[in-house]
Amino acid sequence: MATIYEVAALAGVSPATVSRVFNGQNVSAEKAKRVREAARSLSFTPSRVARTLRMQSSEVIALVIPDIENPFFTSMARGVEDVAQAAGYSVVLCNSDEDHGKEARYLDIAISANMAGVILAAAGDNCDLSGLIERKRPVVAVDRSPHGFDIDAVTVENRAGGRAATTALQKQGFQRIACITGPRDVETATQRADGWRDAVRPTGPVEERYLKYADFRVDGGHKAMHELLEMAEPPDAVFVANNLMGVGALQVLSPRVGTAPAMGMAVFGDLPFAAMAPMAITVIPLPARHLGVTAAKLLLDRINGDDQPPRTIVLRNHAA
Amino acid sequence: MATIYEVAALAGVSPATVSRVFNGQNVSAEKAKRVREAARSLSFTPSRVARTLRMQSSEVIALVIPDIENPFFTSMARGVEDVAQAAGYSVVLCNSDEDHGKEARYLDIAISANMAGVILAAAGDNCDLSGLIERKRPVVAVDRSPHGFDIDAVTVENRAGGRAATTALQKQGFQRIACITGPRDVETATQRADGWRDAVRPTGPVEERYLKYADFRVDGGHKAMHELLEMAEPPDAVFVANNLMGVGALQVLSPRVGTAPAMGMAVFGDLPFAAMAPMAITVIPLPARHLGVTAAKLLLDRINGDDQPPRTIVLRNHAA
DNA sequence: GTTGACGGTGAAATCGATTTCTGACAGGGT
DNA sequence: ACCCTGTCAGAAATCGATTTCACCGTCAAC
Repeated sequence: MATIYEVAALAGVSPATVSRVFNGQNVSAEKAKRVREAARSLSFTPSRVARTLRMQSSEVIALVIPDIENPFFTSMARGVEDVAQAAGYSVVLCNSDEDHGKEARYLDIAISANMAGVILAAAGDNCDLSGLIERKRPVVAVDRSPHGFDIDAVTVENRAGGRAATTALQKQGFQRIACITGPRDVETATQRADGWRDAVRPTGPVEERYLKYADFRVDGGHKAMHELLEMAEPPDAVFVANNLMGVGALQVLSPRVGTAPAMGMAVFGDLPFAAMAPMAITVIPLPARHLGVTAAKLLLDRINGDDQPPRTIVLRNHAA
Repeated sequence: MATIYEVAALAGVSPATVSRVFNGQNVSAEKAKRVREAARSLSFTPSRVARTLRMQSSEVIALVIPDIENPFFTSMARGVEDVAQAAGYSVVLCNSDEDHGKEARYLDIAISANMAGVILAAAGDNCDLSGLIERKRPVVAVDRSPHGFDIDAVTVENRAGGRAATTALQKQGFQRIACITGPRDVETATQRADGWRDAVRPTGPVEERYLKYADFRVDGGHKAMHELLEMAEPPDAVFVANNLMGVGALQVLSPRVGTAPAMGMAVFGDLPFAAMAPMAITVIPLPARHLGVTAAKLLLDRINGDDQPPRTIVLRNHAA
């Protein structure tokens, strides 16, 4: 593993000069040429580790997401990547798997690897960003914004979207609308459920037994849907608060199409590779990619020294 | 950002002692306690960068995949992660986006960041691993194995799977079976097409016009399916060589169900969130997660000094 | 002809850990 | 009393870049 010293020795110059060649500083044409040749012949790759240690920062940003198997987050990741790459930054993806421990470990790595910044879709409301903040590493929250830290955030209109989805079901004539949402300690889950309550309240008492807290995953949606169907008086429609649980619910409902009374269904967030469901579904589209793009721009601004007070950007739930 | 020196000063010991405390070496109980307290009160996080520079390796492994939006690869990633985490390694995901340039950049980062190893699902057959190999960094190829480098690889039975899928269609009575496969420079694409040829040949001349090379993505499958349907004598069934193109083909075929003559369809790899297609589809299941698990184990072995000759492990296409 | 500015260069300090080397000291065996 | 072994701990070297500082020429200005 060739080092800058070996290159310097071969080219007959000092290490400082080699460094200058690679960082575009003034070096005489002739020495620059010798250095480049030496570097090539040794297949020299400058050590990012040494560079990062000296510079106290690297051109890598961490994107921490709770579920790498959810197309919503991967689509967001693509948005982040495109912006970051264009600005010369690399993105490393960290999958926290909805696990606070893993998440904390990745945040630790971001700190101790001197990463330039972090974009975080937190596993829960209570995550500890104090380490990053103390060290003045920029953090942008996306999709979900953690409690207790005043940082940049990019979110969507969760409550309004939940309301809109439920209202759409009402307009279709459904009377007993249930709601399957995510974990209680995740902001997007409670806000979307609040939207459901908003829409249901004017039509009568809010039936909390029609509200199921699940885990934002396929199996959770599956299980919750089953529970709803097994109730004494089952709902006639359901608002599902994210895409994967929507898939889970569909797995339950699809086989019943034609045999059981039709159920209404609305989903918050685009169904993955959809267009194949055997029933009409109301979808509140989610600008996943755009969330990523916006968060990445925000983060890059901070990295470049922008220090205005933290902003929260709320995107509309329009299709991109 | 507290350093080991500040901790040492506060605890009244030398930096060496602080290091020893955190690395489980012999230190008197009393000094160890002082060090821990000092570390806590300064919220000290040891710099991975400095550590990595000195140790010449880190506990991070890179997983480079060509398409983060393909559930096959994310499922594989989960397998890798689970094994790596259990062994104390962190995984960073790098999305090469089927782009050789980005891929090369990520491999460079793996080298210059002193990562412990790389698991690579290459964007194409011709990727340059010489940098990693020269520096003796372990690399494991997964799903696809690059040409010209003798390294560990974990693959599936592509040709046999392609043959099985096509044969299944024949057994269902289809006569003119087309094939939609991936790029010419991707091994899995050509091997699966070879399997198709194997099955078709005994029944008559291999109609190469029924073979479409696409890009392993939804849109590519969509476009290829369209082209097939517009032929003078369209096929009556299609074998699609990966999951996403299968989705694309389905997008074309689904609306025709009931109106046009039934088409047969077989797909190599599990359809994402499937079970919702309006037609029978033969699926050759792909042990995505298991691929990841196996690759990770192989890589960990290498990292731990195993230096037997490179192995290629071929997994069966059984459901996990 | 002196002064100043400026481009080019190398020596050496620096980033923050780990690790070798070395010495101090305690305890056990003869 | 002496030697040997072993534990504990600090000083200093090390990893490989970047960057400051100092110095040397050269050239233009006055």
